[in-house]
Amino acid sequence: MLDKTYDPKEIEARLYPQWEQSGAFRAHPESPKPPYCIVIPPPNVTGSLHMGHALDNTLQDVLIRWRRMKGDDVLWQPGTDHAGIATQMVVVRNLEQEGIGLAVEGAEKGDGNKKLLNREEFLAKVWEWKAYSGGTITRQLRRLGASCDWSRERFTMDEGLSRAVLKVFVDLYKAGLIYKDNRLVNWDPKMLTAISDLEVESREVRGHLWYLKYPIEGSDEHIVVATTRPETMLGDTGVAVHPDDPKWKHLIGKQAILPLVGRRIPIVADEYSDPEKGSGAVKITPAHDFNDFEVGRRHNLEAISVFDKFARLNDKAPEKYRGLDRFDARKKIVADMEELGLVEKIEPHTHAVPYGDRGGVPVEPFLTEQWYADAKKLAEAPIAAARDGRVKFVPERGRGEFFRWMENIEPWCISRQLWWGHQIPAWYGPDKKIFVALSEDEAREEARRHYGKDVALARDPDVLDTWFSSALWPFSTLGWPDQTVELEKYYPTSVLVTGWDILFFWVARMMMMGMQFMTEVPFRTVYLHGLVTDEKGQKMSKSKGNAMDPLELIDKYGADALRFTMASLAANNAGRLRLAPTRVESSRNFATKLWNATRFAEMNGAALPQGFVPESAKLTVNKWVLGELARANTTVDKALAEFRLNDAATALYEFIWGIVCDWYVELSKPILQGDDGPEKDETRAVTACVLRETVKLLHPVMPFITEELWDKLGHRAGHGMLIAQPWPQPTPVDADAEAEIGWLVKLISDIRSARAELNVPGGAKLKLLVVGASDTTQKRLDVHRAAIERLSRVEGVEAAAIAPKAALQIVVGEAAYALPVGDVIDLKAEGARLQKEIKKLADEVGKIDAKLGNAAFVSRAPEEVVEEQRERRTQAEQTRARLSTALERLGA
RNA sequence: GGGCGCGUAGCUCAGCGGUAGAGCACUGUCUUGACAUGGCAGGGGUCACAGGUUCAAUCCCUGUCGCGCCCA
Repeated sequence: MLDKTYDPKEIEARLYPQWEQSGAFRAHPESPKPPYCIVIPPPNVTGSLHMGHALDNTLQDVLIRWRRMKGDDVLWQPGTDHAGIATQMVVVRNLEQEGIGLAVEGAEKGDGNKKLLNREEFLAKVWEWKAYSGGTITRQLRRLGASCDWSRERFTMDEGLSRAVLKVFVDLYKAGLIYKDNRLVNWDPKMLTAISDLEVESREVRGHLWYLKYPIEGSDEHIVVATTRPETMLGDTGVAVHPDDPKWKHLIGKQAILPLVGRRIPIVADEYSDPEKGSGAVKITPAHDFNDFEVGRRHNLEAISVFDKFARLNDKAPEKYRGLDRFDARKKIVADMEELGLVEKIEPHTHAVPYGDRGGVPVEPFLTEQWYADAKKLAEAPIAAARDGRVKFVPERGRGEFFRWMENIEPWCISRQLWWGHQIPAWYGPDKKIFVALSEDEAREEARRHYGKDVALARDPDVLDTWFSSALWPFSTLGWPDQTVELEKYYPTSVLVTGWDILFFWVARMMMMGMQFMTEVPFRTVYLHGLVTDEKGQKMSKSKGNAMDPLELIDKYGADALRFTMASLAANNAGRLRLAPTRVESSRNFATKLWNATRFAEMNGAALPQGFVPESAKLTVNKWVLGELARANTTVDKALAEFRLNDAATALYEFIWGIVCDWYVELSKPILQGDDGPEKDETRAVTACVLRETVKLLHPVMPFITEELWDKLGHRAGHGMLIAQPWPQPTPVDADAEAEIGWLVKLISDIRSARAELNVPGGAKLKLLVVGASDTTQKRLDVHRAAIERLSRVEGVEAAAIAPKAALQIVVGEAAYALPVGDVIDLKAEGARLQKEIKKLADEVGKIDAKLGNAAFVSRAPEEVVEEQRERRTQAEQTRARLSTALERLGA
């Protein structure tokens, strides 16, 4: 006997290892079954599961489990990435607490007593940390129920994937698609590394707009520039004004004298300046601003970098400012300018400041030499593939976003000044000549050929952007550069499931690398979902304190409840998925409901006889519920095929709760609890059959409870675990049964409503008198008499020529039904109730008449629509007439 | 500033040319042998606003307002 409530904890802990040990998660590249493959978006190896992961992986697991049951050879390829900056940052922070620092340039300026680790020592610490915390996220994915093929788990830094990275780098370099360049990068002065455009987030900051006066050479005049960053003025090499700006255009071609520095800087005409903004004149600092860099390039202005890598003023700045931090320098420079009388005014000003999303400090545009991938070239094939539909986007508008990004793509800075990551396979000769090779030996060999002798080579100290290795994920995890059977079978993968926020970061780059090295898209479909936020639509974050922990929710409500909630949420075509904790609670209640329906079945001897065929069912309720099951089956299949997981979840909920629990269980009670015989046998069999198929249909979304019920229902012994069962096929729907049960449900509901509205005590058993029933209805009343009596709390169903006076009356179809109540109820109230019903119907008839009276409607609307309106009018009018008769009887 | 999306019940959201839906919350009622993590019944909506197309608009088009995301 099942317990009264479902206890997920024990069951989840027990079932997951059984699945894993059964081999159900494993892919079978050697099998003739068609492949279905998803590569997991690799989470950070030292991270932990957050709501975004819970959503993303639930969606993947639903698809995976569904396709597995559908008979595909499924590979869900798991793994993690090394998350260069994030991981290095965590380890550095941990080390700092032990008083240990990194032996990087400038570090000695800190605490002199600090122990400093060299690169090798530090990397040993990172691997230690990885060994310590690296299993967390994969353990958490298991808690969620993720059915990945763990035997194939990969890590971006493991041997095979590192080999792929090397080969890709070398090949792209040799193809001219990777090169070194000196240009502005986003520099994180805290992490001391370049980061990509995408790792920069702009934050609204309340700052100031400083209006600075620059004297014009050989005149008393000043030009006023407005800036949010006065400290960069030390690197100014020009002032730009709009060519048509009446205020300033007379100064074009003149020279300004840069205060504090004394440099002569030209005033140039450039449409970049907006006469409406600030003073209309813009100081140009090509080495410290991306726009200024472009302006500077157009006018041949020098780029003078005045910061060092810590964003402190360097020796290009006047002596008194050297060594100052950028924000200290700002204060001092403003003060000095004020003293010189060169500050016209200061306005409060809110503007966007770029922050490094990891380091959390403002990013500095910084002129350095870095490695770049030629993204523009690499984007060509992906754009073509997206254009001709080789890759599809769900929702469709993802494609537009993809184009927008890919068609305006900038060179991709792939080098990072970090230690944790794939070190760039480039070696420098004594004259800085670059040798890019798969190994140091090869580089040495090339150098020897070049120089004609052995020379000392120095390896580039930088590592590659983590996304560089992640971009290879769809084929590197399958064994590339080796030609493996996995690669042959599973590439291109079937679908990639990820959030909108990762479209450019990752999807775009996988497309580039996939097309370049596999000459084929990495996935057929990109399924994009929104970002999980709290119920107010706020992004969840630890600092805001509004983060929901999926593990806590799993502990409290069970993994299935969380998964069901995630699936229900997934349709939102906006960018946000607001999650209220009550949603998870109601999903848990749903699990309990199914559990108890099964408990009911068990208590009533539901069992499948050998060789039972559902098509043999004779009772209407049974035929009906099997039809509803088939409908649910069809809906779920269709919804999953179209990535509308919320529709699948809704269909399952409505079927299980609204059909099975609310009606089938109730309608079958009189049979199951009545006399033994073929009717009871059939109902027991159908109940068991419906539950058996139901747990299959629900399994992809709620794997744990369904697996447990599958066992409790007795199927595991003979067929093995549910996870490996074949997916159900919908059977035909019996339309007659559907009509009949539809009628029955309406009759019972109407009686219940009338009773409740008139406050008839629940315990009062009334007689049901039927007036004007057709033969069909009479037959139906006989068949379902027990159910009607039980569910609408009546005793005795009899035909009558005319309704008695003191009675509740309802109309269903052609017949009227009277429930004599004597003096139990207020007849006035019943009169009011009937009048309300009558008015509602009369209003409807009126509305339809207005339509049908419109000649344009009748002549132009499709025939079936007009016919439908006529039909509805007839129905409403007939019911209205019968209710009027009932009302008259009441007053009689 | 540009692009995309969203404004539907108190809240969170489905729906999308022809009867306005769900979950939660709310009200009333019921501990009857599956389930109170529940049953039964009920209240609650000018589908943001203004125009247009159409026989017919919550749905399509245009504009306005509000909100969000991405890009500059």
